[in-house]
Amino acid sequence: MRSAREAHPKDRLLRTASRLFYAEGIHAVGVDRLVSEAAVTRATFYRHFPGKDDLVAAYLKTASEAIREAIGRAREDKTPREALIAVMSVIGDATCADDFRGCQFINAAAEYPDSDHPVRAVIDDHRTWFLGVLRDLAAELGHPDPDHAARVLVLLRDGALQGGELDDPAVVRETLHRAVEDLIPH
Amino acid sequence: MRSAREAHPKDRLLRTASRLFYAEGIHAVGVDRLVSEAAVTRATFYRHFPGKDDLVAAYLKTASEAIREAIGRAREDKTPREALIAVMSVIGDATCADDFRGCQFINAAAEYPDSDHPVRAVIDDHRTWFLGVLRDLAAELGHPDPDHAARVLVLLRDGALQGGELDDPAVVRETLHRAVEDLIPH
DNA sequence: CACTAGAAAGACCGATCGTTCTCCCTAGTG
DNA sequence: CACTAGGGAGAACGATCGGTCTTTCTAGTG
Repeated sequence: MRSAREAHPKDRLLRTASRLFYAEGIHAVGVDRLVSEAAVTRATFYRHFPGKDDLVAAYLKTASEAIREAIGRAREDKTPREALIAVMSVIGDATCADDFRGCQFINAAAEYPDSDHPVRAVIDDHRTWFLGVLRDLAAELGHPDPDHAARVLVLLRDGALQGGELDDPAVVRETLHRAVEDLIPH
Repeated sequence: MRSAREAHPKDRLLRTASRLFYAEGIHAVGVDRLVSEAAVTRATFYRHFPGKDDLVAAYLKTASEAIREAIGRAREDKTPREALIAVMSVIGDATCADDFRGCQFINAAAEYPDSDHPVRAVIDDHRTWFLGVLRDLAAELGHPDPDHAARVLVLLRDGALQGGELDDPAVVRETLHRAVEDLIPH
């Protein structure tokens, strides 16, 4: 029986891809490197994924699911105001993580300029979902214009995730926190 | 004599590189493609640039200079408040351009994960300059915390440039405009 | 005029890209 | 036991990667 630590080849591929794509970029990581670090053969790779782009899409879908869970947990047992601050704090905290390298979706979009590409669809899904979360929270806490508030929060989110990589993450987190508190009614 | 329209090979290379790198991504455009579209030979390429990365750096420096000029013009003959709104409008308007494909520097950073890379230095320079512009304007306009205000404006800038590519540019421009007006004292 | 710098044209380099292939072996199922 | 699905190992595909080379030609300078 296969031990729990060394997962199935498909899982190892996905984990390795997530790590390498995020840390080094997508085009910069070749299939050779992927199969080598995942300890999987090329044949096995193409048995599970039709092509590299499908692995990229799977990587982003996995990232999206993880974020949805984290955001979901942050909302639990909180008033709308607390929940919104907690949700945006998830963003700010993420920028301060050791292995933070920007937003997976923004980084991926930079490497997939064609907006009709399947990878871009995964990105759009994630962004649409997050905007919806923010709009709902803004509405629940009685913001006079929840749609606008949500869109401003998305601007702050994108900016924070970018600034977390290119500027000082701790300063970015603090800036984001203050901006969020100023945005929502007291 | 060389006509004015067909510029020197170095200029043609830089123009072609700017167009292709921005539209399609940096790693996605090879040297073959560059010299072919610039109507320049490989030998000429390497006579003017030590390597592809140097052309990338030149591309970003050129973009930075163009932006500095545009921002400089937007500030002319205006009160601090008008100037700051005009500067941020340059950002919002850019997202609505036909060939808009996000922020050159953010996109490039996604493809250069190593923060010690020379290309990242060009990016850092540009960001530091823009933060300074915003800080100065916020101070001139009497904002109680110009440094914080400038950092929030940078978040909004980064978010707008990203949203302009991934979301609806017209909505992003409007959202940015309202957010800026709400941020600065009336 | 002779000289030279720079560009054109294109062959060439080893390495790597994403992808497909064959062959063999082993673990799980009936 | 026999059978099979799936993984390991690795060769091979054409294409492209960034970069170097030689050769020829032309425009500008003295």
